[in-house]
Amino acid sequence: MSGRAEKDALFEAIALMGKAFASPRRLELLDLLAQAPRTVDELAKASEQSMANTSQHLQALHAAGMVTRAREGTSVRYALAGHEALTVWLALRDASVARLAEVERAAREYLGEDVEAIGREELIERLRRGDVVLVDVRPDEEFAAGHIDGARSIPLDELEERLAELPADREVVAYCRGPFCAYAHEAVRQLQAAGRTARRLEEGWPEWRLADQPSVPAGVA
Amino acid sequence: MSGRAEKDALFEAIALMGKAFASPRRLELLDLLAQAPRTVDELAKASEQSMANTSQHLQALHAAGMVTRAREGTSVRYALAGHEALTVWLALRDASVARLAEVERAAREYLGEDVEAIGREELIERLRRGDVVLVDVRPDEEFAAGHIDGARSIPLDELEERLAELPADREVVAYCRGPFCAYAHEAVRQLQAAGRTARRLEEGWPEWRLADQPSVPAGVA
DNA sequence: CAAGCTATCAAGTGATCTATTGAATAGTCA
DNA sequence: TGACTATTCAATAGATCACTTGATAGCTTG
Repeated sequence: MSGRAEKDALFEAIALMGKAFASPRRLELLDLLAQAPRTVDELAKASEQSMANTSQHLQALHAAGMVTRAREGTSVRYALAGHEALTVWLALRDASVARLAEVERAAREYLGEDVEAIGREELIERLRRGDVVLVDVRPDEEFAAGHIDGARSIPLDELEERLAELPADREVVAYCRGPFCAYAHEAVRQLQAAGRTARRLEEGWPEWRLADQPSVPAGVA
Repeated sequence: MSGRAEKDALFEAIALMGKAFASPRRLELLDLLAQAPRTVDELAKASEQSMANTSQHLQALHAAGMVTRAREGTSVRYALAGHEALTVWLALRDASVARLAEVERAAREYLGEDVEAIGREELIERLRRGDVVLVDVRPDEEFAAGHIDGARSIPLDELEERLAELPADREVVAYCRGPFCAYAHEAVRQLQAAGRTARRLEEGWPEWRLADQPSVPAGVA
């Protein structure tokens, strides 16, 4: 029969990955990496922490098997390790919203007033009919790293000046990093203030990709 | 625009749930609860740790929204909190097997020599044809708390003496708690030693239930 | 090959986490 | 009511973790 020592070793090994999710800083890094691979420097800036600290957390994530690293000339680019890493992160995030009132509250606090959303099924149907314009309001690099098939890129901070690019007679659907990302909310508010009909996609790029929906580049990592 | 403080609060709140997965003891408790709700006392015995320690970990899990508690006379029964908790735990477990060589190694070490397995699809087809006998080799209470529709219960430690209950002319499929559970492996070895044709189901009860397959009691929590 | 980045390492400190022990509480049963 | 059981609380020591600072190593460019 199998003994205690072996069982302990097994759970110990799994807990090594579990520890990766125990720090808010690391979760933020995971959230950023879910959009696109990035260098240490970019991640440090985006998460507003010191380079050394970022590097250490990334090494912890690497040891936990959650990210891959690749040297690129003078810098090092980190990326989420396979779909498993994304799966776990999204599962944890969704569970925390569902079960922890505090997360829900913090999310509402962060996102501001809710704007009307559209689900995946309906969007697909409307896209098929050519009925809506789909706009990716994330930064350029993230769009470049991957986006929903058929979306056009207008980063949030250019939205106001590029309003004319959007046909006035069609509804606009904006999406961004995911349900906790404020960009799409803000985009919809701006669009509505400009007299357009607009909604946000209730999910973001990582969820879309993980669901194996039509994407650019095609195919899932 | 949304600020750093709000974002920090959000990730902090999610990390509260993440911390639940950072300790091997807690993971073991989650793994046990994935089979059936249990009292503190039962959990302490099953995981071979002190009552006080078990209680504390359970409280940590409770604070993280991973388990529910219910008073039952003199004792307190804990259960996994909804399908979200199970989803996250299974996602983490699977990711750790996929990405951490050490987990895979520890699992092989614990399980002993691998025995031939059968997948979900094939089992369903064979069950439909009435071609196999499906045996649940977990302890009675776990079978009682929920099992695959059509399975019969023969706890592993009764298997040898109850061999006669199994028709000799049909293949036997054994399943237990999941891919890390040694019971089904051991059952298949015993059955083969007794001259039967036997395989193990490559998943366990929690995976089956989460996939919304025919179960008793019907319907998922 | 030297200068200038980017990333990592090493060490130190304060904070947090874990398991243990012994005491306290809630519920049951005679 | 009082004894008993199951669970939780409180206090503690040891271990681990997080973040900072200052030094080091790898790569590219002139």
